[in-house]
Amino acid sequence: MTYGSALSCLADPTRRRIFERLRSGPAAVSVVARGLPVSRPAVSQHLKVLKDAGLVNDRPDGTRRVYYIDPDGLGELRAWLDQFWGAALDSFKNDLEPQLASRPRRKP
Amino acid sequence: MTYGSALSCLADPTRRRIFERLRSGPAAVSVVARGLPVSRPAVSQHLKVLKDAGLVNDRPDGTRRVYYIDPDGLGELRAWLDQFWGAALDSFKNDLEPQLASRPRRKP
DNA sequence: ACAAATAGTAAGCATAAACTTACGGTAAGA
DNA sequence: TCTTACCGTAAGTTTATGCTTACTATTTGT
Repeated sequence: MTYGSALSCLADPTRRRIFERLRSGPAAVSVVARGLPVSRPAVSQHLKVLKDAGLVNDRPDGTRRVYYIDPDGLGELRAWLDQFWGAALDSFKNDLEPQLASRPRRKP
Repeated sequence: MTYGSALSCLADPTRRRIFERLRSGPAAVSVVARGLPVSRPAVSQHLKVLKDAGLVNDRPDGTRRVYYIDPDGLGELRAWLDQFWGAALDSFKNDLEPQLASRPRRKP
C-alpha cells in the first residue's frame, strides 16, 4: 500500500511545493527551504516523509544533502490511478444506467 | 488547483475505499456504507468531499442517491502527475549529476 | 585544532479533520 | 395519510499532523 503514503504526502500543500521544486532538478535542503514560507527544519521533516513514501531520494554532498525525485514512487501512484480508467467508467457516467445490481426494494 | 483537493481527498484511507468501491459501478450511499467500518453519515460526508473535488457525481433515485466516479477529476490529477515524467527525471536519478546550479560555497 | 555551515531530531503547541450521535427532510408503498 | 426507508446536516469530541524553537551531529575550510 505504498500509493497510500504517496497520496498522503502529496496531499499537503507545502510538500507539493517541495516536490514541484525538485522537479526542476536536485537541490539541497536549505536551497529548497529558500522560497518557502516555512522553516528549514520543517522542510527536513517533509523531505523525510517524502523519502519514506518513495517519492524522493537523497545523496550526501559534503555537509549538504541533495534531494531528487524518485520516479519509482510516482510509478506506483500512477499505476493505481490508471486502474480507474476503462470503458466501464464512461459508460457509467453517460447515463447508460446499468441496473444497480444489489438493490433491495420493498417489492419487485 | 483542483488536483490539490483531489489529492487531499484520496489521502484519506476511508475515502479511498469508497472511491475504489465506486470503481465497480455506481452505488447508493447505504450500499457503500455496508462493508465499511464507519457510519453512514460518515460516508455521506466523505462523498460530499469527493464530489466537491470533482471525483464523483450523484444522481437521485427515489429516496436514494446514486454516486458514481467522475473521470474529469481523475483527468486533472493524472495530468498533474504526468508533469513529473520526462527525460530529465531519469537522468537525474541515474547519477548523471548535473552541477547543482545555485550552490554558494565559501570559496570556489 | 577551531570555527562555520549544513542538516536531522526532540519537545511542544495549535489547527484541521474524521468520526459519532442526534435531528430534520423527502420520496415511496400500504 | 401515515409509516418506512434513505439521506444530508449540525454539534461535539478526539486524534493526527504541520510548524516552531531549541539542541546535537557531521563535514569543510583556515
